[in-house]
Amino acid sequence: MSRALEERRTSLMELRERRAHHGAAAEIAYWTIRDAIRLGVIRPGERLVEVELAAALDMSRTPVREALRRLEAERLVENVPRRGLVVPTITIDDLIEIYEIRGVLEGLAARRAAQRMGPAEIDALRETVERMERALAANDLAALGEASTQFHRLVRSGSRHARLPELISLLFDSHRSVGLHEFSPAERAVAAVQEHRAIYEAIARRDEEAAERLAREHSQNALRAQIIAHHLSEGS
Amino acid sequence: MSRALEERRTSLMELRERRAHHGAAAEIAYWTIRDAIRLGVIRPGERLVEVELAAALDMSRTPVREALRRLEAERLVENVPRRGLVVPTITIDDLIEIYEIRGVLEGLAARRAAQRMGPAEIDALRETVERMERALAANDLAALGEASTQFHRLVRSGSRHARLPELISLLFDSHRSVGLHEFSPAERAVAAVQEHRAIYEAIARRDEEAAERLAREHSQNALRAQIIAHHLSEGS
DNA sequence: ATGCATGGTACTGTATACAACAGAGCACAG
DNA sequence: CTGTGCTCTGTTGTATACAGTACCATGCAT
Repeated sequence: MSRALEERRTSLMELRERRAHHGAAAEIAYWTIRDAIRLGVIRPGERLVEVELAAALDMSRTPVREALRRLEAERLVENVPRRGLVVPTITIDDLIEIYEIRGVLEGLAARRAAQRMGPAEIDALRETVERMERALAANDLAALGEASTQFHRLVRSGSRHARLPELISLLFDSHRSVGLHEFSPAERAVAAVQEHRAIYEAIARRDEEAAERLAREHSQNALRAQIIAHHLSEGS
Repeated sequence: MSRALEERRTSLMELRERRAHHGAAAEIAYWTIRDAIRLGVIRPGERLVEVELAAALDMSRTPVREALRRLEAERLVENVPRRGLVVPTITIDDLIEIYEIRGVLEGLAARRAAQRMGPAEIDALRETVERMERALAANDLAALGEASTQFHRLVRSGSRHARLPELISLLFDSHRSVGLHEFSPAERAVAAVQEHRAIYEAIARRDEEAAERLAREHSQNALRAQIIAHHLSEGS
């Protein structure tokens, strides 16, 4: 038992190092625990005990509590009545909900981006699509994922919304398995890249309607890939 | 100075009483401060000082801090670098953003409600619309607002989403002035009631497309009324 | 008068101590 | 053997003490 705790302690300390954090202990606690959940160091269903975390992070309970309250507000951890704080387990229904909401939000972002992006931003978007296409040709899934993330970031930032990007991240980061397997079967990767290009083209020709519709469909398609992957991983 | 503090103290204590809160001090702090912001007891721009609030609520700083972190995560208060926690002031652009996002979310809720609501729920929705119509005829704005809130609550709950209602409230409750003046010029009240009926009818005939479109348009129209009111109140 | 240093003050951030409570194991009675 | 209650322990909730920091005002020098 103490062995497992010791392991977690070193894991958390490593995460803590990885990010070059500015002094505040509460901030360190927040990002470290957050990373630990997203990277699976702390797994769904596991309990989060304040003293343990505090010991692992080498600080008192106070900043840990603060971090936990924040994570709770963001639904990254859940306070189950007589069990304390746990990392929530995700269901297929949760995935469907998340992608559905994400779809309308990304749709809105794409619409606004089509209206508001400047020529330089549209250029950057095109380059990102081309980067995706090259990554696909090279069969480099890591680069593909990164370019895709970049693409969505550009669109969201092009929407000129303050809240929208934040809200989308809130959903997207709400559980470890969201966003995994985005390009998992090879045909999905091909389709996904085509979808990104289509969204880019709609934005480039200032076609709000199409941009919104395509972004929304893209989210639905990503959901389908996700569900298949989820089924497979559950079934194993 | 101490006079003003004393006044705030009694205001907060009154709010605290009003809600019959379950023991937890942090919970009490959260809801009381939240109410205080939404009701304007604490106004936009005002600073929130931990010791003051703790004194006013008759508890230590610890639960107050916890409540503040939660409110911060929900963007009800903002941590301005060298000024501490303040209640954010809302701009017209903020209003536009909020209503825009709210529009797509309510649109999604209405679409799902059209698919998923049971006959009993649709009946309840019809009754609520009729209640709105009676309130409008009687020129009872309070009843109108209440029925409208109920209408939206029914739709969101009928969407069978766990996250959607929560997310919408998050936006809606994000600032005091959001949702104010929903029915302020009389012609807006008339139009709003008609819009609610149209949404109800779309849901009743299971027309997802129309339900989504109408809900979204409804949000846009509410925004316009809101902006006019905002202008007037700023201009005074 | 203006710029700069220096103390004081008003906060926030963190640690620690203590209280309350719920759950697990154990003893004891039936 | 089983059920009931009791202590002991693990964990959270709250209070308080202490440290550090940034702002402000006052005084001094130029």
